[in-house]
This record gives sequence, C-alpha cells and structure tokens, in this order.
Amino acid sequence: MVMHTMDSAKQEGKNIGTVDRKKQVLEAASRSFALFGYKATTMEQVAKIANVGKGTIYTFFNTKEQLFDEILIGVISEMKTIILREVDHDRKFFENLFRVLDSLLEFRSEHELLMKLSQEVRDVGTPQSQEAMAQVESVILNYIEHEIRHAISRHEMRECDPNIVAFLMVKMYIALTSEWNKYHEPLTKDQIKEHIRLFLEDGLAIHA
Amino acid sequence: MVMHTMDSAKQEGKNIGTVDRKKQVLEAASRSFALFGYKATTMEQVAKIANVGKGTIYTFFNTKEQLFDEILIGVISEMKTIILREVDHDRKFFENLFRVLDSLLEFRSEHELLMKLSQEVRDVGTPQSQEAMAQVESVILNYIEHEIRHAISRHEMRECDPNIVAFLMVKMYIALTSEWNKYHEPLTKDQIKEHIRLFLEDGLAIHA
Amino acid sequence: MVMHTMDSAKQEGKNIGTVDRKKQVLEAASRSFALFGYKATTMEQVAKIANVGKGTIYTFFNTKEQLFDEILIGVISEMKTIILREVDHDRKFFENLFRVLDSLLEFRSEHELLMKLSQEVRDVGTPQSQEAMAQVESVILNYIEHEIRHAISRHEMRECDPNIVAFLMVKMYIALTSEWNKYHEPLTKDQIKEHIRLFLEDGLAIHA
Amino acid sequence: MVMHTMDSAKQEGKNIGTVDRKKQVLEAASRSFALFGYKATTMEQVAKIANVGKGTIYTFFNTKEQLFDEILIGVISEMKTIILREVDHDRKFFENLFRVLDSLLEFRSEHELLMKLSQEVRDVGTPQSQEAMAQVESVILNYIEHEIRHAISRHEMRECDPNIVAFLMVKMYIALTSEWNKYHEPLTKDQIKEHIRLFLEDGLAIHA
DNA sequence: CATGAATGAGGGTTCATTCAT
DNA sequence: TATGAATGAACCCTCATTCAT
Repeated sequence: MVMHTMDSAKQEGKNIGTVDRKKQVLEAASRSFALFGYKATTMEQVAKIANVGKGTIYTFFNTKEQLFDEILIGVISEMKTIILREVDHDRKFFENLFRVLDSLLEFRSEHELLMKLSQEVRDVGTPQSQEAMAQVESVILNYIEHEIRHAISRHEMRECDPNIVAFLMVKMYIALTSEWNKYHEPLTKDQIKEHIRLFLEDGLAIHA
Repeated sequence: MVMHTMDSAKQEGKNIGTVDRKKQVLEAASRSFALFGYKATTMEQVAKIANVGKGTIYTFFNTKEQLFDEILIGVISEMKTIILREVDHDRKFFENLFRVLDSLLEFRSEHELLMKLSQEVRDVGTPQSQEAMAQVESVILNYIEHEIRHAISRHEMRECDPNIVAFLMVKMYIALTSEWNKYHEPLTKDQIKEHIRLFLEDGLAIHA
Repeated sequence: MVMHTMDSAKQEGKNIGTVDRKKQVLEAASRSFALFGYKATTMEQVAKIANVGKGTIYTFFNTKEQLFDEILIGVISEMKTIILREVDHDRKFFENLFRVLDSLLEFRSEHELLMKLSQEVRDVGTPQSQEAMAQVESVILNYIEHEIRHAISRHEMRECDPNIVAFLMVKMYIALTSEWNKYHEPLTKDQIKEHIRLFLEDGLAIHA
Repeated sequence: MVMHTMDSAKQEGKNIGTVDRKKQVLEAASRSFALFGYKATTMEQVAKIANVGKGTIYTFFNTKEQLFDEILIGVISEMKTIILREVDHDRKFFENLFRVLDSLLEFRSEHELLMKLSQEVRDVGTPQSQEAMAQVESVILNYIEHEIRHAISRHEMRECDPNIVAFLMVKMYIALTSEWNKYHEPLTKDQIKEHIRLFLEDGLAIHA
C-alpha cells in the first residue's frame, strides 16, 4: 500500500512531503468516489478535498481512470493479503471465514464505500479499465470459490454452486459494510458478523 | 405503412401517438438506463431508441432525473402491487416469500438491471431526487420488514433485526437477478429461488 | 451579441438558417486560423467570431482538427478546380500560368492566409491529419510539376528540377498573397502577377 | 569570475556550469523549436534536452517567449554579421549575393528550421514580442533592400520594388533551406544556389 | 543558485436543456 | 404538438510559471 518510489533515506522532508501529498489525493479521491461515485466525482473536487491544486493530481496519476484504478487495486490487493494471512486450512471454513472478516473489518474505513463502484466503472470505464477490474475482482472471487469447494469436499458446507455462492458472499459483505451506511448509521463489527452468520451459516428459518 | 394524408388521421394519430410516445420513451429509457447506467445514458440515445425527437421527451418529463424517477417509481409500485397480491397472511412467511418471488421474476426483464441504479442516482442526483427515491424504496423495505416481524412473532423465523434482514433480502434479490448478469449468463428462475432458499431459509453450514 | 439570425431568416426557412450557420463557422474559423494559427485559435474564439454558441460548432465538426481539415480541403479542391478549368494545353505555359493566377486571385480573400498553416498542422496535427494534408497538397504540386515537364519538353522553359520548381512556385504564391499581408498593405492583383513574372519568367539580372 | 565562499571545485564548477547551462538551454530550445514549433515545444522538453532543471531556464529567461526571442535575435544577428562581412560594394550584386549565400549555408543547421517560426510567434506571441520580431527582421530585410536599390542604380538589376523583392528573396531562401526538408531529403548547397540563380538571375522562360 | 513539485488558467469536448419553427 | 439545431455550463486535462527547499 505504501509508495516507496523514492529512496527512503534521502531527504526526509521531501519524501514525506511527496508521500503525504499523494496520500492526501488518494484519500480524498477514495472518499469522493465512494461518496459521489466515479462520474460524479470531479478532479476539481478531489483537489479541493485533498487541499492540493488540480494539476498536482496529474503529477501522480495520468488520468482520472488511472487514479481510480490505483485506489481500487490497492484495496483489493490489501484484502487478498488479509485473506491469505488469516486462512488456515487446518481449521474449519466458518472459523476461517469469521477470522478473515474480523481482519477485513479493521480496514473498513479504507474501503467500505469503495467496492460498490466496481459496477459503475464497468458501466462507464474504458475497456482497458474494465478488463483490469475484472481480473482483479476475479482474483478475490476465485479464491473464495476455491475455499468453498474445499469446505464442501470436507462436508462442512452443503452442496451448492461455488461460483454463485462466492458472488453472493461478496455482495453481502459490501451491502453490510458500505451500502447500508448510505441510509443508516454504520453497523458495528459484531452486527455485521452476526448477520453474515445468520445468512450463511444457520439460515433464518426455524424448522419445527 | 399507414399513409393517409395528414388531415383525417391527425387527431387520432396524435392521440394514439401521444400515448404511444410516452410509453416508447419510458421503455427506451428503461433499457438504456439499465444497460449503460444513468450518467452514461444520453437523452439523444433515449430519443433515438424511442424513435422520437429529443425535444419530445421534455413534453413528458421536465428533466432527465424526473424521467428516471418515474421509471423507478413505476417499477417499484409494480413490485408492491405484486407483493400485496401474493401475500396471504394465513400462510407461512417462506411460502409467501417464494410465491412473491415467482411473480416478481415474471417481470424480471422489466426491472432486472434497473434497480442497481438506485445507488447511482443517489450518488449523482439532487437532494430532491434522492429524497424521492428514499421514500419510494422505504415503501418496499418497510413492507418486507413488517412481514419479517410478523414471521418472527409467529416463530417462523429466528430473532433478528428486521431492518437489516429486509435490506439484505433486497440486496440479494438484486444481486441474483441483475448484477450477476454483468459477468455471467443470467440465472434461471429456479436457480435464483434455490439460492435464496439456501441463504435465507436453511443456511449453508452442515451441523454435525 | 444579440441574435438576429432569426428575424431575417424566418421567411427563408430552416435550410438557409442551417447553411448560414455552418458558413459562419467556416468563415470565422478560416479567418481565425489564418490570423492566429491553428494552436492559437480557440474554439471559443471561433464561436464568438461566428456569433454562435461554442457547442454549435460541434454539430458540424466533430473536432477542431476536422474543422481545420475541412476548410483546407475545400480551399485546395477549389484551387484545383480553377486550375483544371483554366489550363489549355494548346497555349503556352506562361499564358496558362497567368490565366490561372488571375482566377486564383479572385478568391484570394478566401484562402489567402490559410495555406501557410499546412506547416503548422504538420507540426501539431495527428498522423491522420498530416496524411490527409500531404495527400491533398501533393495533388496541387503534382499537377504543377506535370505542367512544368510539359513546358520543358516544348522548350518553353529551361531545364530544371520540376519538383523543386513547383514547390518554389507555390511558396512564392503564398508569400505574395498571404504572408506579405502580415506586415504590409496587401498587394494588388497586378503587383502579384508582375512579381511572379519577374521571378519566374524573366529573371532579375540585366545581362550586359 | 565571481569567487566566493564554497570550496574551490564547487565554485569553478558552478561558474562553468552557469555558462554552459545557458548555452545548453539555448541549444536545446533551438532544436526543439525548430523541430516541433513554438507551441508544441514545452519547457519540460527543453529542460530535459538541456539536461537542467525546469526552474533553471527561468533564471536565464523570464518567459518562454523571451527565450524564443533571444534565440531568434541571435540567429538573425549572426546572419547580419555574415552579410556585412561578405558584401563588397566594389563587386556586383549577384557576386555578393552568392558569396553571402555560401557563408549562410555553412550555418544552415543552426537556423534552417528556425526561421519559419517567425510566423508562428507572430501568431501566438504578445504584441511586445511581435514588435521585437518585426524590428529584428526588418534589419535583414532593410539591408537586402538597400543592396537591391544599389544594384538597380548600377543597372545590374531590373527596375523593381526593392521591398517586395527582398521579401521574396528571404522567403525563397527559407523555403529551400528549411521548409523543403519537411517533405524531402535536404537539398545540397549547390542545388540551393542553382535554384536561387534560376529564379533570381535568369528566369525560367526561354525566349524564342 | 538550482531544482522540480505544485499550481491554476485556459484548452477541447460533451450533453442536458431550450425554443423557434 | 413535435422537433432538433443551438446553447453554454461543466467536464478532464495541459503546461507555463512560481517558490520552498
């Protein structure tokens, strides 16, 4: 996540300054994309929020699309890192699932509102951008899918289409962590976990 | 095709035309919004698809936003009608749920790709538009919420936060009927129902 | 800044209005390109000079480059037409030359300052634009070249490299009709003809 | 030259550096202006070619325009020097002309592509810049004009408007040494001289 | 003094909306 | 009434210029 573009030891002032500015832009853009969507986010807005000049953004990112891509790729790769770190194949699927969730939710503020934008970019973006997004997303989905297959083979999970179920899991996660906040107070970590458990693990029905 | 000179057919043609024209616009806009998203849909496009002049649209709808709102309200009210018709409080919640689903899925092509746009409009739209959307959506959500409370009180469903669960149900429905299609072949009605059952009713876990 | 296009054109109808607007744009752009060059001409400027909205230009021309190309191609094709009409192979080269000059100079105001821009477009334009220009220019040059060869074969002209001489003739024409005007009062038709005769036909030296 | 604090190596380095730096900038700018034109040459480009920081340019030249002016003035004054050195009023006009040409063509690479830019600067530049250019150019033109008058008075040249003829001579020189190269292999010195002789001295026509 | 990161005015282009026909 | 040519605000992006280091 952190940029090491410069020699880390050179001039502390310069490095920090540069890094900070890029960080400012990334954070401002993240927030604005998440808040207003891709199209509705203007570079002027981002600049204003980041407290930098409009041109400054273009010293770090060649286009608006590239700025967006970088944010998204960063978030997703961060998520993947977490997953890889937390999953222990000697444990049960649902144990892994909730431990991963715990870690992911630590970073909620970073990416909570962001993921929903994948849809918009697909609508509006160029083919290149779309391709990039698709690849990056499929990494996550493939990974979950793989875990689901594993769980099924160990009889920890019912028979199901791992493709669809993985897709729904991701959607549910996005819905609870980000989309919900549009209309309501954010949910607590425990609320999120509890609802995922409800839907994924136990089901809602009471079977007489 | 129809030839007669202006005079005789004018009145009738116009009347019919007026009715048809509005429908044509609504349908064209629906398709375009669903296909390309709100921002990426241009009024020119809509006019071309609807086979009317660009200016004509503005005789029916004051702004692009109003056009969108009207489409959305139409879809949602249609859904509400279906729900009211299909729900029978003497039956069990899940029975009702699946009967409603059956009916809703009949109209899938009408609104499948549309609902996801609620998010985009909220992002891009004016406060007024957002308020309208929120009201109209809350009608659906409130209704489901109410049904859930009812189900809980009758011990057909576990204790849960009806608010959140209703929200998740809607999200899941949208995910399966519309968002999935972005990347994959559309699911069959039965696939959709089966996965909703899996998540909502039974849960995924196998409890030894 | 007040629009009075409508009043006078009302009777004449739509077509004339439309045509006029395009003409206005073309003329404004011609003048501005000729006066300020390609890069230094802004679409806003053109719109202001043409007394139309900026967006109007884009109903006729997709890009600034296309606008420029169209003007240039128009001028050059007009010149070619004149040449073809005026040249009579039964007459002598210099007779033809001066008759062509006479006709070309009629349209001086249309293209006088324009041709010099070919250079700038070559510098700034896209490869497509450059290719178009090169083709269109070579039409003129090839034609003159061909005529020169003919004149040489009939012993009306000294042996020389027709390629280079054609090039110099065009440059001289541009210099006298357009570039000169940058610093001085425009030359009269007769002055132009006389100087071309001086350079091309007789030479400057007095040979004792 | 100036010697103060710092260690000796640095001092000398700086001094030489300063001198070199300005030259480097001038040469880089010359090449870039000639190659890409005025507008299309960016200060970044110049800095990169000159191997100096962008800001450094502004220690020598207040604006891009001033940088350009200085280059142009340099070239023109160089040309004037050559003319003054080569012209011998005891000899004939055309003898002088060709001796000057010989010398000028030695420096072709320095200014060949540059002169055409006078036009562009006049298009793009501020009134001050244009005024400066006009003055500097008129120096050359006045000088040639003066020589022409002299030649006419000595009956070495036909009666003509010395103003216009001087102008055309310069244009022809630019055309042959610089503009031609855009489309073709550069001409040799002898080719250039031969064509100037053809046009200026003898004329193209064969008079029966 | 040299530097290049930062800046923002200004460019080309799009598109929702208007209005004369 | 239906139309689409006309419009201009607002978008993304470039680049000459400045200034803190």
